[in-house]
Amino acid sequence: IVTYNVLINAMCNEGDVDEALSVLRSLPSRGCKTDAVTYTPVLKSLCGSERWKEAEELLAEMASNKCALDEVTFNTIITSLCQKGLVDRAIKVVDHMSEHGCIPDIVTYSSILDGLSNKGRVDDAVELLRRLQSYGCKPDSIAYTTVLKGLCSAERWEHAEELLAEMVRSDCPPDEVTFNTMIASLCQKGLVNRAIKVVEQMLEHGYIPDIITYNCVIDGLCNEMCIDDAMNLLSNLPSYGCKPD
RNA sequence: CCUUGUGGUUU
Repeated sequence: IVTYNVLINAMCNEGDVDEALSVLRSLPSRGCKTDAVTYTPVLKSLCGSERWKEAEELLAEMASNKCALDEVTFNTIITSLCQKGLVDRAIKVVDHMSEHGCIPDIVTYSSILDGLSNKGRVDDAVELLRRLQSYGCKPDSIAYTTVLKGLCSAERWEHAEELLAEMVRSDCPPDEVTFNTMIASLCQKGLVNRAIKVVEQMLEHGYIPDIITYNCVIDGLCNEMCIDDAMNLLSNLPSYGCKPD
């Protein structure tokens, strides 16, 4: 079954869900008993292409095969729903986890935070972040960064800076993704000078700006009609140890 | 820690 699970996952990652489904269908005749790992990648692919009905049928099939849903399966579905903007539906799924003996974890909540942030419901995201402790989850850098992105999208820079400062104070310090998130948002909103200050902060924290960092700044410079600066930065990338992509 | 599935950054 592990062999077939690897195969099914690979097919899903290549975009061949239907091929994966046909392998899944063939498993009983090969004497293999499917498990949650078999179904999860297929569910992820189906949800990713918004084939919700088939996903639900597959979930029903799992139930009838007495194949228990686990945390990863739930998190996969919840993440897909959030990525498709269906965060309220995702929250309902979270509420059903305990019936299956599953406890929402930091991955579950990070997905919800992302869904809320992307819907512009950043105040709800902040509130959920604050409640994580009482749900038995310790916020980590990913959870913070997700909410930070929501604040940046809403151009609530002061609040975003506060959250960043809070991360530094607490025991989940910002990482390269956190800094890149802030830099990307500032550059997108035409605040390249402010973004460059964050690049300096990034260096102070021991993180080396990477190609994503520079792509954001170059893009921001171009949008501000500073093509010469952008060209300069681009030609200096190799000297910063970065290969343009 | 040791065969497979889940969360945050640019285009």
